[in-house]
Amino acid sequence: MSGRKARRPAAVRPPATRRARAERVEEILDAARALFCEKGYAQTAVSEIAARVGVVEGLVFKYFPSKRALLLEVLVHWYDTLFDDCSRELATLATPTERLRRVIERHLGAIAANPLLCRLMFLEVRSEHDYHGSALHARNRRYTELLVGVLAQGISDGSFRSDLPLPLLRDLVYGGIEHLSWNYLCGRGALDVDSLATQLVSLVLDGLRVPAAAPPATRRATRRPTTVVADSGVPRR
Amino acid sequence: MSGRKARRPAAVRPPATRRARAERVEEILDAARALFCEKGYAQTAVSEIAARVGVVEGLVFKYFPSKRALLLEVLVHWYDTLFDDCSRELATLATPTERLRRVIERHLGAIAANPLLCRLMFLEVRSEHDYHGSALHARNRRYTELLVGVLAQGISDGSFRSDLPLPLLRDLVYGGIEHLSWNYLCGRGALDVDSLATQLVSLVLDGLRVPAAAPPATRRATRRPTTVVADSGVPRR
DNA sequence: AGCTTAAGTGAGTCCGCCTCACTTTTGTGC
DNA sequence: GCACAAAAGTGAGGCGGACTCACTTAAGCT
Repeated sequence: MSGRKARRPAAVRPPATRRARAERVEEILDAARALFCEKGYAQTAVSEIAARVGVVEGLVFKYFPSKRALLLEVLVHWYDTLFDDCSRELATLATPTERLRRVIERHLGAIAANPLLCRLMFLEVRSEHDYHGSALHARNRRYTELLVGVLAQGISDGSFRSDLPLPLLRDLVYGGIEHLSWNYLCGRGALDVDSLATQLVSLVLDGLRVPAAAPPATRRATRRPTTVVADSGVPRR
Repeated sequence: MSGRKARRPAAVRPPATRRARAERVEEILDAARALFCEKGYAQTAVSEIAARVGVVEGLVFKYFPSKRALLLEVLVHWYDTLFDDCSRELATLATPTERLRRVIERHLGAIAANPLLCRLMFLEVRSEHDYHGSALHARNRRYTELLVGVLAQGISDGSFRSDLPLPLLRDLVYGGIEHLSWNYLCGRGALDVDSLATQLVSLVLDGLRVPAAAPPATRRATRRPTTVVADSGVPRR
């Protein structure tokens, strides 16, 4: 008997060293994050996550109700740090223009720094119905509200035009950035954060900025016959 | 034996009526499209698709190598009609501004008309590695090139500024629209195609337009604060 | 009518998420 | 120290869904 026990046949995994719940949860989250990034969500089996931690598959389900809950939790952690970093930086800047530039730059930077997590967020998470109303959804909203806040400040202090709904602007920026970085997220090509940020800001601002120099008296009255609205599109049909 | 065959016990499905390959493929595609839209891709079992067609599960795999190939094929069909419609309409319009407005409006219209297929496209398809280089990818590129062509025309005839890369503009528009319609795609809220198109065009154009009348030196500086659609009844949120 | 070809079948295999009854360890009160 | 409750950990197995394959059967051709 002592012989059997002593040489511990290689095929049989020794039972995991016992950990406190919080520690195990942390370990599992780390392993899950790593594997999801390496192979993608669908391609990662829960049994692999468990194996990397050194426990048995069933234990993972004692701490997380489902594989998907594990994914959401991984991303919640990430969003928390993202939000903290970004809002801390914003606090150091004054003008809406600077702040706009910084939000865009930081967002691109986050993508560049963590493309695999972004991929998970963009691709796997929002697809399912359980996202809306989840804790992760709340974090995402809190994060994107940083941009909305900047825009609102710019509007209220007169630097930005006020006739476009904030959600439209928010969606254009975040959606545009997402599309822009698509190839990068899929492992093709690079992401030039700086020049992209410059170009984006230029495009958005030239649609937003109210040039201070314009004489107020002529603001509306002398509007060009370039028929801004008519031409650009009041729907004919 | 005639007795056994005649009363055909209800539990046993009679063998499917024989069809030509092309017909069956069509039937399967239709059923798959319907079910994917109803329940989502992951939630639809191939056996359900087969059942709706009235054949056995294995047959589906005789015509499509995998469930996913079936999904891609469904979307290829759809993109083909989308492209045809859109390019036909564009041919009737002359100025870049009109055409830009129309492309955006049509794209929003496509989303409004077929939110469930769009959802599939946005959510399920692009996530996996097999998309890049697929037939569907080619259709998608062909479709989005419609916008790029419009922009290029505008740049070459001097209506649009030329210092921003076309892909950036393309991604901003399509990515922005995608984000904008997110709630709608998830079955929440409505999609006001017309006013959204107007707002988008206004935002994009005010970043694009090179005011014809202004002297080159002061080109952008003297641009008017035109609050373009300020009073056009656009929802203010 | 025979023969070839392709449509169609259904019984399986494999794999991954998740469950559960059970064992082992830890720490706490006595 | 020791009994005992609570929590960590186990592993066998259910279940469902994607995919396979050897086989049967109908249709068209000569």
